[in-house]
Amino acid sequence: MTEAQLSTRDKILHAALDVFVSKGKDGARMQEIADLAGVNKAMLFYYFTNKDLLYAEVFRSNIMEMIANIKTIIISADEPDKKIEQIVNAYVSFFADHPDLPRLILREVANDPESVKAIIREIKDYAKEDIPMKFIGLLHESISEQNFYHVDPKQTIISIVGMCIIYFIGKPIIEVLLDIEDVDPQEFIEQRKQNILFLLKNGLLYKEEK
Amino acid sequence: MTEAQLSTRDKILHAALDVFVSKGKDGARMQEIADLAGVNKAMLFYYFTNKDLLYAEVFRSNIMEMIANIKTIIISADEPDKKIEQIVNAYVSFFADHPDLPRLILREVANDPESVKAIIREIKDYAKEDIPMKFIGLLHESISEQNFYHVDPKQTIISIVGMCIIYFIGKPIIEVLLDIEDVDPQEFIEQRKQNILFLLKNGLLYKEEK
DNA sequence: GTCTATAATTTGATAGAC
DNA sequence: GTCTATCAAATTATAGAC
Repeated sequence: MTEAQLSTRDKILHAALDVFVSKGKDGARMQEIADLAGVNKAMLFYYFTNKDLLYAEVFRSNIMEMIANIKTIIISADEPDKKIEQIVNAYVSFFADHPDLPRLILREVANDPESVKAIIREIKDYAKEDIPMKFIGLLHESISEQNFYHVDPKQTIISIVGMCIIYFIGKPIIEVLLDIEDVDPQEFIEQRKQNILFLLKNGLLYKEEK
Repeated sequence: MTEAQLSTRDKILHAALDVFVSKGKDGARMQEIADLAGVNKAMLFYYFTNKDLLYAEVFRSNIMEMIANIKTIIISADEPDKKIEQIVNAYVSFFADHPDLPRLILREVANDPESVKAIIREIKDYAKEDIPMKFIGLLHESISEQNFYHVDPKQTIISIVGMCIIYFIGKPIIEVLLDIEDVDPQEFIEQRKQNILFLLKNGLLYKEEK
């Protein structure tokens, strides 16, 4: 389905994500969203009542999609120590495909941390599996049953997410600071995965077993 | 010097940082900044001409302060492998003391990546030492002269920054997702440092030498 | 469902007195 | 340097025809 064949509602949602991400909720203009979507401005109010509700819908639908994706990754991963590799791979690839999402989310965290907390709580309640806890369980298992060091799985999750996400939210700064503006992003992202996995595997596993 | 004793100009600057961080440039209201600073709104225009210039001044002065701090840390650190520990320690502590800065910066990256690039370029030109390159040199030395694995120092820097910064920019999400709302932040931050250092030292250094 | 025209409001910015 | 009063512009939102 091409963009032109989408329903008016979906055209608006797509355009709104674009504009909200680059301009923020307050900086975004309803007219600009309408123009980008190729629909009349009044349509935005017809479908979403007002700007706040349009924003809420964009935020919610996108964060849900992200959670669903991550859930699939974590649930489908197979052997314990192979899982970390699959998760990092899928996680980085996902952000490479959707570089807008981390920015949208972090913007909203700064804008209104309480509303973000409420949404996350809702998602946790709604989801049958608690993804982070599942992942923590997985790390715990690995730690006690396998040749992993004893580290706090929660801290490790934060470290993993930080390493996977930082390039996508800080790209412009990183490119200038590290002089990599001419490097092929695709290749750089591939190396990112390797570096993260190297640090994790090497850092978490006992060396005698290698 | 208490807040009340500050010059009108500085009162405005402090209040503006607060409001810009939580509301963003577009969401911030000049009136709100004036109220928080305890000065008349007209004073903002008297000292800073308009909103854009006030924002630019807030952004620039704060990013400069941050760079200056990090520079001090990196330059003053001593032995190569002790340096990583000092850097991570100081970096995390700095963000713990100034949790607003990462958000201010990442917001501006999303809003106007080109202007951020320009500012970073300026700072690079202005600074006598190129901090990241100095750090890269340091890692390179360590890699060739010491018992470090051969990894790309640029990737490693990104990993370190990501691990150090993510907790502060994603705090509300992390707290809910990992069920740590009741944990003492101070203690958690201390554990964060330990986890980062464990992963780095364990991940980067050959194990035979331990 | 879609459009045009317009109302209502917010808010950045200035003029001018002190 | 500081304040009050006010303007001008921008922008969300609605009314009402088709």
